[in-house]
Amino acid sequence: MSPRVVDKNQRKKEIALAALDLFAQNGFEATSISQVAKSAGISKGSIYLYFRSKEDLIFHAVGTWADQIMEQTGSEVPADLPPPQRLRALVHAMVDVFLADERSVRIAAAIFQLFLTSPLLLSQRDLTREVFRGARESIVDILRDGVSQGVFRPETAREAESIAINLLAYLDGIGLHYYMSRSYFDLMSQVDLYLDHLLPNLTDLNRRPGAHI
Amino acid sequence: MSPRVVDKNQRKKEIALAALDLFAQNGFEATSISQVAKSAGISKGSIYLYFRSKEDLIFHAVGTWADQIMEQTGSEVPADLPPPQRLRALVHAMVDVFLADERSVRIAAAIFQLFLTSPLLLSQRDLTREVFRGARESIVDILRDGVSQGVFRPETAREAESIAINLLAYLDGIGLHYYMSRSYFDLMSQVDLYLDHLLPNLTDLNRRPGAHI
DNA sequence: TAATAGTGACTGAACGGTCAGTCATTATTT
DNA sequence: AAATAATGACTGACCGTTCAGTCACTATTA
Repeated sequence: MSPRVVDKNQRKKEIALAALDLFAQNGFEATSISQVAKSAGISKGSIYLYFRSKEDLIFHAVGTWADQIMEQTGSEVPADLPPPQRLRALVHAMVDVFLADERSVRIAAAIFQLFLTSPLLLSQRDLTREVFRGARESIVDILRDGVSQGVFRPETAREAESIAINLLAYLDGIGLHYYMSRSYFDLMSQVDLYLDHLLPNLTDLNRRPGAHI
Repeated sequence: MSPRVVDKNQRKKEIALAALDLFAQNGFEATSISQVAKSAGISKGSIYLYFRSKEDLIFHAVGTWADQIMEQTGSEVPADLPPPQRLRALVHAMVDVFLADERSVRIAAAIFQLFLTSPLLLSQRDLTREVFRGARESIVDILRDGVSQGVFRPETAREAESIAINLLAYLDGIGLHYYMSRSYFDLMSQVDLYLDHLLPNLTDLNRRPGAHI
């Protein structure tokens, strides 16, 4: 006995994607439910048939965005490259998928601010944490693989987590700066510069460990 | 026939500082003029005796913040250290002054978002650009100094700007990640890790230039 | 000294607008 | 007819901003 039937999940996703565009353009706060409704081609009230609140909508939108990012990045890295090249390929893929898309950087910036201004909201859900964890594990895997293949210095295995954290933080930072100052520098060149400074330290098997300056 | 006189500039600064705290806690949009007035111990209407608009208040608050940061950082680096150590000292000072103060990172995040969502607002004023420019020039100076002293590879002079951009972007990224994931990693250790990867490349005078992997 | 006039700092009520969220109603299906 | 989907006018709260009026203080006058 069911009358008109719509695919609730599909509809939810459609609304979330429409919302995501607006969030990317204007941020979470400056985007109104009315705008989302108009952009999704439905009424304001209908939004509340699919989402309990604006907050709920935000989480859902960020979630679908995170899924997309993860999916795209993972499928772009050839698995048969030597570890150093594979690390560079992974980073390039991340830049292509994530940083080269202005929308993603804007969303990331909005998430950052949401994290900083109302941490409780986001800490309970593990959306963004999942994205970072996934990316971090990919990097750590490559580093460990390189050590066991004898390409990377043994110390690299111990430092793998830290190196991954460092790299991901750098990517976020350079992405933000890139979109803040536009044509001021070449994004991929900067990323390569980072890798050019990192990789020799990992591959130089004879370097004395802990040679701090 | 002169009534009570207050130092307008002083009062402006007081209000701006009160606003800054709220901006850091809640972001620009989520902070209302009423809150600022209450926090500054004056009435809502008085705010508009000192600032033309909320936007004007934001710029003034960010400005005073930027001045503080620049001032503090500059006065913490000994000028007589050798370039590698001086670079590390400068970065440490930046972390101490800027990143170790959660408030600063929150303000920076709010500025980032303002930049990304309404670039026109900020592009006309050069407040934050000034901060970055100042920091960038300090780094470039040290790098060039190191080259002329024969401590850094000659190529470093050519790459100085890029290296500075890279470093500053990294610092912002690691700062954001740090406050997003709190006790997950040690901030200064990560910063040192970055420098440990960077400095050997600058000081290794025998390394073949452009040895990409 | 005491009264008063003059002044700018300050106030808080009020305004036009926008917002997230609600709900009585209508449309569409079985 | 019954059940569900969808609507959009509506609400109350809050926003940035304004402004007529008040108040504390000082210089002048008597």
